[in-house]
Amino acid sequence: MDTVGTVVGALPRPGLRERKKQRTRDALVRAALDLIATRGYDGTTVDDIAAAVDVSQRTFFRYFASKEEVALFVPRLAEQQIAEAVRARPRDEAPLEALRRAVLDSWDAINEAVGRLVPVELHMRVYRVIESTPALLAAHLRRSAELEEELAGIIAEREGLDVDTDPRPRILVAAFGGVIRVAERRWSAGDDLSTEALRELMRTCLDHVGPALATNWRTDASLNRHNET
Amino acid sequence: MDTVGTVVGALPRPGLRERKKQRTRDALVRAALDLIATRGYDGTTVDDIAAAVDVSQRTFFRYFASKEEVALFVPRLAEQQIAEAVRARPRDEAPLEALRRAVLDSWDAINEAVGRLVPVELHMRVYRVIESTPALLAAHLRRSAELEEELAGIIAEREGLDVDTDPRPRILVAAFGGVIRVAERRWSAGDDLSTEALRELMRTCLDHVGPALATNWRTDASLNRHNET
DNA sequence: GAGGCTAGTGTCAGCCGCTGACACTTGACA
DNA sequence: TGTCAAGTGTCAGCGGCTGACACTAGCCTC
Repeated sequence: MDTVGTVVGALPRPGLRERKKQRTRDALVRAALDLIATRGYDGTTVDDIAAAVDVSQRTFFRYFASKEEVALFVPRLAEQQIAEAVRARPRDEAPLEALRRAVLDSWDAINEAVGRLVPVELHMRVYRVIESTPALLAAHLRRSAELEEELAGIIAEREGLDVDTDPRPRILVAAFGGVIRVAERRWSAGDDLSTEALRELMRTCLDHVGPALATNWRTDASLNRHNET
Repeated sequence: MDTVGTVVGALPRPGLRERKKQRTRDALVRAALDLIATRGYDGTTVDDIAAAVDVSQRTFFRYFASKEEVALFVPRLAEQQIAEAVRARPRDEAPLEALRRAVLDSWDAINEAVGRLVPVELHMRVYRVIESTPALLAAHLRRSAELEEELAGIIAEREGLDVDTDPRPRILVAAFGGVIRVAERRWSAGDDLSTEALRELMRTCLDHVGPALATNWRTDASLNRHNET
């Protein structure tokens, strides 16, 4: 049971073997995103990816449960960062404000974390593929749903609520998640693929959350300035 | 170009051949849902479904593009009904109210349409499988996203807005869709699997949309009555 | 009612994603 | 240095899905 003792911790030194594994994993991600960005998702086989890193297909599947998982590796990174950022928000903030600031404030950290793995520009191109490939989009939405579940838990805990009896945390997070996806879609469909453009889109969309739910838009002049093409 | 003349219309008489096709399609759906409900999604192969209806696997794929498509056939029916119901709402209704009433009011129509195809109770059991099967849930979420896209278009048109420049229709629909999904999840996780229970859950959740986005829950006593276990 | 036309079907072969089993190599650690 | 386990490659195989081609059966005309 306890073969511990020599194992001091995970952080100090990754171990020679461990580093090799990490390199293989990174190489697989990079190769996969590269291929997917140029040949599309369906045009890229797992064999292609494995061959590009010179490992067997079997090995690929020991690192990633599915082809989708590599393709969505970067978004997954971002999700983790966001969840962490929400957890770190001061507890006296209103829930929606906490979510909003978590996303906008952790932007640089996300970009940096992503950039350590792959060129951000590459990720941008992959993102378009994700949005335009049904199977990938589906997987992405499911992962987003899981993130929402986690966020709902965090929010509920902050507010001292039971996430299973009070629907509000989940509802709030669902609305929030929906808005994020709208921003993602608009961004991936537009011309400016910079991360800054996406950040601004998210900011704008989040600013519309309240007003968009207002009872009557037609008599609400306060928002129409966003409408001048 | 015009071999018409004898073909009066599509409605009058479906044609002998056409009816056979319809029967095969229905039989495939029923067999699929039956198998999926009892053996689970992954435990059901396309060969099983095809064999149950005594057609070849190849024929199955001529009716449905994928195994997911049969499994999600009923939800797809419901989505179509909802989109139609939203289109039929009076244009002087506020957007959120139109969505809300479309869902709640078309409930019986949906149930009837579903019931014509499969026992509603069977659909209920399949729904649980959908929620608990990652691949199916992913596909379901993607379809929901497509419905949201359609609804956003309808809302934008009602309000005389351009769906590509004004983010509000999409945001509203995204929030709405998120709430619907919360209701679905709560329902499929609970004990009462009746359609009436789901309808009530949706009503309750929709009633929470506004308040859930309020700035501060902790000082908002008006909602806490939902909290007594 | 015989014939031709075409929509619909079955069969077959094959790709791709993914998995279990087993043998081999190579880093870790005594 | 030798032992052990972690990591990898190979192989065989299943299930989803598709293209090609031949066959059957409903439809329409004459």
